[in-house]
Amino acid sequence: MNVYSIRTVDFDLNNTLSCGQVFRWQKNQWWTGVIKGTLVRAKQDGDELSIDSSLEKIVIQDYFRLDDDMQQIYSSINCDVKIASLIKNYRGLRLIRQEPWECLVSYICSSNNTIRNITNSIRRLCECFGERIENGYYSFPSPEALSMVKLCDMEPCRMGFRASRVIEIASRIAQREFDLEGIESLSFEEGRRKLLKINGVGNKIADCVLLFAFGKLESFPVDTHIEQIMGRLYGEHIKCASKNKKRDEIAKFARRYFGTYCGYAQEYLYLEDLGRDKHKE
DNA sequence: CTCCAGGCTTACG
DNA sequence: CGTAAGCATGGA
Repeated sequence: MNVYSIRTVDFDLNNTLSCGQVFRWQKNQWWTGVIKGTLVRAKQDGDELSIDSSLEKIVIQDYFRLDDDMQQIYSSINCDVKIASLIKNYRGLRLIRQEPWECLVSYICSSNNTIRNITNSIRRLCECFGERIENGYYSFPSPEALSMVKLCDMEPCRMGFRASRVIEIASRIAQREFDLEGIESLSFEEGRRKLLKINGVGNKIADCVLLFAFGKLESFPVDTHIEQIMGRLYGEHIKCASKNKKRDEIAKFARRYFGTYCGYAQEYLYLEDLGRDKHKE
């Protein structure tokens, strides 16, 4: 038991953890998750964030991006009444600074998949190949661990055609053939170019990793949901390009329209659609 | 049964 | 160049 509290401004734990950017947090009395192989429990009362973990406070602050100046970010992306309404409804939603490897694997699994299936696959991946922490929680398996896994032993994770892609990049990273962490220091465009070399990573997944793991806030991942939302809200601004090019056009428009923090705008737009459908448990 | 889900790769014009 | 089928799996 190692509880401490953090005073926060413009932070909402529930919005942050239930908006679909992370797949491993669960809510009971406390939110429970794993950061850097360490169990973390979190809950919020007003502006007070309570943490139960052996991790240092600075690690938690970094993970939840508590140093982001939301006033500045809000005023930067607040371009019209539509986005203003989303900011009002979901105020305090933060991007999370995910660990790159877990983020990459999670989003490789997201390809042509449902959030429910992704969550189940990632949980089973940790149960099968991660290290046990305590009462049913596991660390996320390292590239080294997953590089040793035979494809047929991955079958219980039910990842389908994505399993071989995960093993492939795990091996490349384990053998120092691919430097994932090094992308941190690259620009958005350079990092994107590098991520696109990974088998199973295209524009959308690269943009997710750049935004969620490497904090490139100018990234604007366009998936089927964002495509629909942007069509509804900003269709008149977007050229009717061919099916494949359309998502590029949307991302380009968003960067121009919302500016350098458009990644934050993307998160608020995405939560809008979660509320409309029945994705939530 | 068919269609689709936080797409990507490959094959074919 | 551009477009379209194929991919594992599970739920509606």
